[in-house]
Amino acid sequence: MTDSGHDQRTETLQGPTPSAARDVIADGIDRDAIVTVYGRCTVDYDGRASSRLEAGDRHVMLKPDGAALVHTDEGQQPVNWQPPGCEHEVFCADGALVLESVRSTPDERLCVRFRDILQVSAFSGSDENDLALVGTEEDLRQRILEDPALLEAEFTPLATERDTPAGAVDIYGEDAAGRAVVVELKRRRVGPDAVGQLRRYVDALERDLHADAAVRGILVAPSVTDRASRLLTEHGLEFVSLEPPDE
Amino acid sequence: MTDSGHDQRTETLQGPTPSAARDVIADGIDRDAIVTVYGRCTVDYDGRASSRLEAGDRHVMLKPDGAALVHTDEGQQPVNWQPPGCEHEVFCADGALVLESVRSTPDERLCVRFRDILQVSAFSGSDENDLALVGTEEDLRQRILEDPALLEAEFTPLATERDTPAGAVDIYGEDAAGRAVVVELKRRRVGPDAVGQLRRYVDALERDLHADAAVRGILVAPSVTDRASRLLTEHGLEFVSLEPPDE
DNA sequence: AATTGTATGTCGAAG
DNA sequence: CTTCGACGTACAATT
Repeated sequence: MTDSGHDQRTETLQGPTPSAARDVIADGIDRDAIVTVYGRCTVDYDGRASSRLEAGDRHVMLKPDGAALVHTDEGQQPVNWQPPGCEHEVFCADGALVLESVRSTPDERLCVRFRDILQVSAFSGSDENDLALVGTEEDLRQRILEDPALLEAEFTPLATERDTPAGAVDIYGEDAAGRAVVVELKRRRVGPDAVGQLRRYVDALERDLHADAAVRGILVAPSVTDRASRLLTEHGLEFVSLEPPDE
Repeated sequence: MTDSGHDQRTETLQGPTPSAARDVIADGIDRDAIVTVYGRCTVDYDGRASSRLEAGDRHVMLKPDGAALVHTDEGQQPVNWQPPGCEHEVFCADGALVLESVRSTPDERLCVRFRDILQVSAFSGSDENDLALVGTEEDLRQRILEDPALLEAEFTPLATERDTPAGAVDIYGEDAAGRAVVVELKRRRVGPDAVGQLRRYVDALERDLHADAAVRGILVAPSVTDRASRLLTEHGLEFVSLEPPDE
């Protein structure tokens, strides 16, 4: 029933007894392996909300950082989960295998009870490399700082992350006429929330500078929704269409 | 090397050749199984953004609905993924196993190339049961409709989901003095975005009713952040602390 | 630990 | 199909 990978980096049981499964899982957790269990189970969650999932075949993954994931055959999201930082426990109760992942602040508990275990695996690997991602809001900011004319002719950036009572402004600068400009960046199409954010920055800055001249607010994004567009007009704010660089 | 589960619901290979892995994976995709591959791989993504992940040991899951997930040993979120609706492909190139998941609108491609395959599995199961979740915003609304006094004495609900130009209001009603009241519900602690939403509803309704009397806006949530609290005061809005029912 | 803002957010419902 | 708001959002940065 036991089958070890060619270099001991995997340990797998097919159709094991609950106690055999428990031993491999406990050892896997101990060795900081990724543990997976596939089989027929019920799932209970209690914490910020509560849920119950009746019996069905699911794939459960326990990570060494304390995360737990319960996946069905549908959806990108797990049907139940637990964030990193949990304590995983495994035991047998009434002859059934039980997995529990618990955390505090807030108190949350995830409990998976198997009535049928089809397969158990423990994967011990290593992964030193981080994800390199491009096309983010930071990339968009770089693009504008390198070529401020993209925003408008004679725009001059003066600061990034400039602090205001309403939070930090993405880009702060002045236009050809020397008026203060607040720029809010979004890497994708935006809704009303971004307009509200920009509005608060502009208000805060006008109070901060206690100047008579109005502060201009410019929202930079690939596009805006209709409702957001109307809000922009209502609040006297502007919009410039720009996308993050391709690479 | 091959090991079938006791009732053919699982098929697993340990340390297979790329072509043997390809055959099991292709068959699993064909049979609408959940397919998992664990091994040393590089991952490339290109679509809304772009990313590259250099070689490391990861767990890849392909779901029959078209979702793809690449998990490292850390985090609740996959390091790379593809949403449901993709087409999975598997093939060998230069003697290496390659998985590709592609979709359109938007065009996105995820490509995983294995230089070492430690284990391949295909899980054919069934899951008829849906998740039963309690403690949601809907539960909070029910609670208030059943006992409006929780909000304030002599509050009378008149409608739920009442339409305004700014969107649908959670609960619309009137107070002891007959003034219109807009109630915005949040199941957990809220920030400035919720205040902006409520403010837009109140504005829209005041215009809609073209009445002289101001419309009251009440935010109902377990608690608010500092900044949101200040915004509420600024905008003449109110706050009532209420939590969703426990069960 | 609490707060804030971003996300390849994901998801579901409605137009 | 797009648009919109909710989510046990997760996550990182910052206080």
